[in-house]
Formats: sequence, C-alpha cells, structure tokens
Amino acid sequence: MIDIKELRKDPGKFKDALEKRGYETDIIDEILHVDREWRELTSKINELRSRRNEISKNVGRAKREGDEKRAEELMSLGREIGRQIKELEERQRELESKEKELLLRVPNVPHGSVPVGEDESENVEVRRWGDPKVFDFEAKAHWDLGPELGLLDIERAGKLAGSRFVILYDKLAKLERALINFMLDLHTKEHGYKEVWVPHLVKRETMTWSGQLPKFEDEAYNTKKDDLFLIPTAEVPLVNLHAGEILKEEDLPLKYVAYTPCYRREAGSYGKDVRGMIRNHQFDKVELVWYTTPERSYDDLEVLLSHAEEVLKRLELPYRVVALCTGDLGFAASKTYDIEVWLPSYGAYKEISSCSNVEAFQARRSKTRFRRKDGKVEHVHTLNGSGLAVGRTLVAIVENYQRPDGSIVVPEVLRPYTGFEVIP
RNA sequence: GGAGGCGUAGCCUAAUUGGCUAAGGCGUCGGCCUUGAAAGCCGAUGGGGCUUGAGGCCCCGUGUGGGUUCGAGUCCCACCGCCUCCGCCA
Repeated sequence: MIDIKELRKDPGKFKDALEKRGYETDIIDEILHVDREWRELTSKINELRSRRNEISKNVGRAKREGDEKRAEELMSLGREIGRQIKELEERQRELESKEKELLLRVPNVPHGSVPVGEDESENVEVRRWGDPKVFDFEAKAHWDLGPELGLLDIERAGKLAGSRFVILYDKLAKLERALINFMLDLHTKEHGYKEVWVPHLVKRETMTWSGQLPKFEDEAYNTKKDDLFLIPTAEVPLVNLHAGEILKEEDLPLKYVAYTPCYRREAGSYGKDVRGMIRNHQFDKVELVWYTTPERSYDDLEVLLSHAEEVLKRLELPYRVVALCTGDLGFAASKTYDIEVWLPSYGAYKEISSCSNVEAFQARRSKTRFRRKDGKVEHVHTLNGSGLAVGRTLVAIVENYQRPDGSIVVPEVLRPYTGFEVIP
C-alpha cells in the first residue's frame, strides 16, 4: 500500500509512477477527492465529539451535586449531539472504506534506477554468466525427453487434476527432492538464512498484506468454506511473519528461506507455456525473504540476487540477469531483477527467479515496523526472491545436461543429494 | 465439533455499582550528575485531524468490528487469537 501522507504531499510522484507502469492515473485524483471530504468530515465530527465529552462531564458533575434537572437537560442535549455524530459517522465510514479500497489498488512506485519501458521487450540485461550449450546432436525438450524416459507423466496428471499438472517418477522425483535440499542447505549454511516451514493455506488478510489481494483474487485458489487461500508463493507467509510487530533495528536484516509448493490458477495465461512443466498450477519453490531497513534495502537486494545466482553457478547452468522495466514490474515491487536460465527447448533464456525490493509497500499493509536506536518507529523494507523455482531448475538440468542417448548427467554438486550420477 | 476462561501501551500489571486526565512498574531514548560507568534524579516514549512565529488545540486508542448509554477498559452481540477440558485424529 502506498503512503497516504506522501500522496497528499506529492500526488505528481504517484501519477508519474502510474504512467510509467502504463496504468490510468485517474485513481489518484479520486483518492485525493475522497480524502479531502474525509478530512473535512473528520474535523466536524471531532468538534461534535469534543462538545459531547464536555456535556458528559457536566452530567456527572450535576448528578453528584444532586441537580437532577440540570443533568436531565444536559442529557437530552447530549442525545441530540449523539444523533448528529452517528449520522456523520456513517458517511465517514463509507469514505474510509472507499479510500482504503482505492489505496489498495494503487501499485508501488518504481525506484529511480528502474528503466522506463512499456513491456518486457524493454527490460535491460544486466549481465550474463556461462554460454548457452551447443549440442552436436538434436537436443530434446523436457516434455519429450521426460515421457520417453518414463519419468515425466503428463497424461496421468491430466487424468487426476487436469491440465498444467505433472507427475514425476523415480530419479526425476528424487532430482526434484535433491534440488530442494541442495538449495536449502546452500542458503542456510553459506548465506546465513533461517529455514522456515510455513502454512500453505493462509487467511484473506495475509494475502492482502503481501499484496496479492484484492487485485489478483482470480490468480489464487480459495477454499470457499473457510475462506483460506493456497499460497501462490512462500513469500506470502514469510513476509507476514512479523505482521503487527515492532522489530529491533539491531536484529535487522532478518533473512528467511522456505521451501513450499506454490499454487497458481494461471488465469489469463492460457496458450502461454502450455507444454511440459514450465507453467503449472503447482510447482516447488525455495523462497528468500529479507526484512531490512530503508537505507540499506537496495544494497541488500543485490546481495539477495547474488544468493539466487549462486545456485545456478553451482549447477553450472548458463543464465542472465535482467532489470525489469517499469511496464513489466509487478504490482508490489519498486524494483525487480529476473534471473533467466538458458533453455534449449525455447532457444532462449527463461525466467527462473524474480528478486524484488518492495520497500515498505507490504510492511504498511501488514504493520511490520522496527524501532530505531533513537526510539523512532518506522516501517521495514521487505525483499523477496526465488532461490530458485525448483521445477524450472529441474527442467533446465534435464535439457542442458542431456546426452545423445537420451540420458541425463546429474550436476556434480547434486550427486551427494541424489546418490546417482546419471538418469535413468 | 462441544464446554469454559482470557485478551490493557514495547513488556509486566491495576482501574468502586459505567463517570472527571487508563494509575504504577520495567524497558528504551534524551538530559543532569560522573574521569568513565552504575546508582540516583528530571523529562520523553500509540495513531489521526486542524493550525502556528515559537507553539498550541481537538479527536481517537484497553484484540477487531458493531451495539446499548448523556457517557464504555467496564454492559450486550459477532469475529479473531491464546489457554484449559471433552470429542475426533496422522
């Protein structure tokens, strides 16, 4: 959520941000209009309440002095003012909920370092690591290779759950598990993260605080009876871990890592990445989340990014890092780097991690704050990044490590986790 | 799922039958004192609105949202959370 006080002070900044994202800017004036009316009304109500408080005091006084007649007079006056207040409060509540609803629909302001652009074609490549593999035979896509090996079953998954689900068997299932453990170990043992095991079903508020709702309700699975949501990413529980709390400055940054499945309806993405396991309704992900201070959050983002990159380096998978432009930036993010891994089946780099600084956007919603050494309380900045999307990492290994005979070499760093060197 | 209990500020704890400023302690921050520290003393320590030359004024805030009342920490309802017991259960 954006800061209403900042919006009052500098509406131009927010209109500019919306323009750069390719959004309509009318909403800003609408908010300011509602806000102005709210403030005028609030002043009026405060004045009436002040009078009522005064009257109430005098009622008590009159009663103690035994002046029943005077007390009765005052009480009737208080009743009248109470009626007026009640009437105005109704309008005030309407304005408040309208304002809140509008504020929740405004995306975050892009950081000054974010390239301005319309869509993903204007994202800016930051660096490349490794060279795309050149095969001296015809390389296969994972959606062919996997079923041929009998280790990836898309048909039966369809029978059980519909499209965009997969089943893994034997060594491919183990490879998935090995990747999860490898990533968790790397981040906990070498990068200083605390491992967290979180709920996969969360309340509506939790989804709202992390920025998924109200705008993207169609994207999430919801259990109607209890109004719980399946998490689309571990970012949701992790970033709400300290909701309502006041953290100590000396405890920051807090760095959390969690492995969870992620559940996404992928509404509106029909026709995109339909084959294999690139875009499924359920996929595994190891997620990194930081709670940090405003003055260091952008430096920390670079560090978080390097932690995600390290996974690909150790797996020796070629990748590149791109800075998303304003038009491609997610709703909650101020700045985002995507890491894209080379996929032979696409003949291109494909997103495997997204690392963002959302500044105080989530912290304002979840009321996550920290106390500075001088006693001042302020919202934290939160960062999140995939470290990495496990399913796509598996795809990248299958495709990049395949051999002419259809077998797949297990990257060296994973062998202690798999217990085998070749698939099948 | 059933029965009961509880929820006060960063933390811990008070508040006659509903009534004047939510008292006190701890912690934290600032100041005094000190060679430095501790102790001690003084002050500050939730949110919002209006306004100013400094500075004020007002409202809200006892888990959340409603209700009763001239007036609610206190009474009523719903929800959330925690605890105890029963039932069910990997």
